[in-house]
Amino acid sequence: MNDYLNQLNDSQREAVLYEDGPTLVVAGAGSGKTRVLTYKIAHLLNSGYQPHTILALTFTNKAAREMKQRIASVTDEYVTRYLWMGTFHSIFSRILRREAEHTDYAPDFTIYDAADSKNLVKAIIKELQLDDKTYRPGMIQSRISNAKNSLMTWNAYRNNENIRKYDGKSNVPETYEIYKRYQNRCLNAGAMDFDEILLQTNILFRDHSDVLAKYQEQFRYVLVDEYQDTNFAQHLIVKRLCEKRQRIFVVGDDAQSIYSFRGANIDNMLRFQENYSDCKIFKLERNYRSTQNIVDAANSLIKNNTEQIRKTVYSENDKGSKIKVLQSYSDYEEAYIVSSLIKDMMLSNDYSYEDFAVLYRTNAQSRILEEIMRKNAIPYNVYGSQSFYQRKEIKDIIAYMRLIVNPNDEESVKRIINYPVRGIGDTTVDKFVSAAVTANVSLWSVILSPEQYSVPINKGTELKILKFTAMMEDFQEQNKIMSVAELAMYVMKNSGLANILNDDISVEGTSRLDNVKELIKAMSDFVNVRQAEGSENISLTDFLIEVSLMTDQDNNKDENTDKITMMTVHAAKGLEFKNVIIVGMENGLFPSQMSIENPRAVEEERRLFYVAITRAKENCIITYSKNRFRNGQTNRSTPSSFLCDIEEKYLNFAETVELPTRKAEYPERNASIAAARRQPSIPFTQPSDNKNLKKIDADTNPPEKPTSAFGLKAGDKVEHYIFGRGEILELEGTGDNAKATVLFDNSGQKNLLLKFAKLKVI
DNA sequence: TAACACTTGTTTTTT
DNA sequence: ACAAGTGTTA
Repeated sequence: MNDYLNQLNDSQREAVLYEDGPTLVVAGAGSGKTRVLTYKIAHLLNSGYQPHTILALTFTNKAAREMKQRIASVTDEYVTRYLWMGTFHSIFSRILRREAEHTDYAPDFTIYDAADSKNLVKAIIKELQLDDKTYRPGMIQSRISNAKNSLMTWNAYRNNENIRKYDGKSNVPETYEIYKRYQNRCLNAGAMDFDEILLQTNILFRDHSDVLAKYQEQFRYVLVDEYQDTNFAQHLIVKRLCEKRQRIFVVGDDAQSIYSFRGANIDNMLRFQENYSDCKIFKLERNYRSTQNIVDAANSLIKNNTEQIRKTVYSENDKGSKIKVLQSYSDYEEAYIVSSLIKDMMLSNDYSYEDFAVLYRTNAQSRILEEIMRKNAIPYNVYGSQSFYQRKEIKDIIAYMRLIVNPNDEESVKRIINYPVRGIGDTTVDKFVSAAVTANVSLWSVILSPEQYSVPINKGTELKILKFTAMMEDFQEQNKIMSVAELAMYVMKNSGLANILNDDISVEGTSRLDNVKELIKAMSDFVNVRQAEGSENISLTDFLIEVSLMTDQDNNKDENTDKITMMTVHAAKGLEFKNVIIVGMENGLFPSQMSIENPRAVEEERRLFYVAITRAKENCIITYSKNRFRNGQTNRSTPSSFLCDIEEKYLNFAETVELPTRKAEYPERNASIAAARRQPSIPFTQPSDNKNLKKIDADTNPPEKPTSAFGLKAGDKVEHYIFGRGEILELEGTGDNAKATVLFDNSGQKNLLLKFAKLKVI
């Protein structure tokens, strides 16, 4: 039983055994992070912690599931059933449902996915008669998301001077109004987006100390996986829960933080010590996965980043061979090289297909690779294109199911009120929507009684509406007596969806039908599994919660067959393969064009490259092409400057490779200048949470980091690595917006963002 | 309202 | 190249 301790190395074991306070485990790539987390939980169980007192937060359902299985194999299976283990979103939506009476939402709230919330943003932009070229829905959506991740409600957003100023400069001064309406619409629809789940949890814990105390009491140990990818809202939830006992155990690798565009904040990890004063830090530095050459090459790459926790990852495996770098003339030839390489390696080394992964920066690159693999009869699985639950036919039926549980769900109403066609067109829907907005009620309320909200409709339309609402009410009745799968079939048949699918005899049509069948099977599986576990949560609501928080990662392709893997580098995080081929290693692609203006973004791209390399156990091969077809054009491309970041001794350039001009065209050099001139991407400062523990929103400006954090004042003589020496004339702004006007001896007067300028006092 | 031609914008995406 | 969205017809 206690044998598991012998399966750990010294630092792993120390981390597992240390129980006296906050613990940060800095786990290098391949250093046994999951193993430590698993055994930590097993150890807690063995030392007397009841399973339901342990809260373990992961980032994917898949990770949670796998960890549960591993714990079950070390302890008892029934014990793991009562562990609180899952993603932030699934755990806290569960808690929010349970504590619904203390929130503004009903227990059956709907979860809007990214597409739903984008549609809503789009609709609001249209209603406000704003130009959607200026107010790009995706951009507005991510601003709202960022605000929520920083725990900023629309009111705080409106009152924040920095943000308003920034929005003004970006020509989108009405963003706060969109946010306000968006928020209101979600509330009326009884729907939360992903970010709202975390925001509402924070509000719940802020305003209801008794509720917070209850969970503080229950969760005696809190563990977080992939801590480098948590955002501010998540950090604060965890911090609140651990406030009393300080039994927190987090694991992460700052070098693998690659989701900042989703709000992940690496500072959570870098500043763990400040947030948890008596914390103990363990470093796992021995890599068990890769050859020495791969680990050393990856180390030499990541050394080029400025912000990181110092650690020395090493391997005691074989030395291994150097990273091969191959050049091609076209993307077509590149794919061809990859396919023949795989064949060669299989012949000479006795590898199977499943030992290979081809990793790329963007999904768009998969197409040509697929084509060539097919031609050369190499079996493959492509991950991460369109996820099952994003498919139209699935979303349609799910929309009906969502409406049954919560008819106020505006996005679902709009999706299916005229699908299948029942003569309720856009004009009618628009009338209903604007009446709902005016009366500040849900769309459904207006649909139920149009005359009450004085919506002018003719008799014909009225009849069609009545038929629709009657149908939905029938579905709601059926939900009381049918299982989830039965109901889905009933809905398919009676809504007319089944007819549409059955009539479509095209290839795509039959595959859509298959998908729906698969969904219905997933529904009965869901019920069966839950019942086998002794769980009573088998209602439609329970299924929808599960579905809305499920992703592509959770849908395993046919993993039993021998195929190579093709996926983006993001999707490959946490996985490992004997042989990894990284393709498209070119400037503008990897690092992405979008990032090269911003040094922080370039660092993230470099971490992404680090992730890619460290997936490899035995061999890593990198390819780039001199020409690449992109966006309808063939363009010349140059090998990525990241190649220069890896020490040459770890690389093996094929003869054809023309070395990139080493260090000459370093993107950051030029980029820093550009960045200094530009505004930072988003001026959301992460509020320092000590002040915010009591009041996260308060409709005021979140506290700023003082300018002095940069340790500069007017009059200081400074040095800049491009502009040389100069004197600070003036400082303005705070936090990430802090700027300095500097008079340089040789370069004249410049206005620099301190965040990027890295001025040295002399 | 459905079918069509034309314009537009194309990173990554755990939940 | 291609998908998604917009505008124009019947």
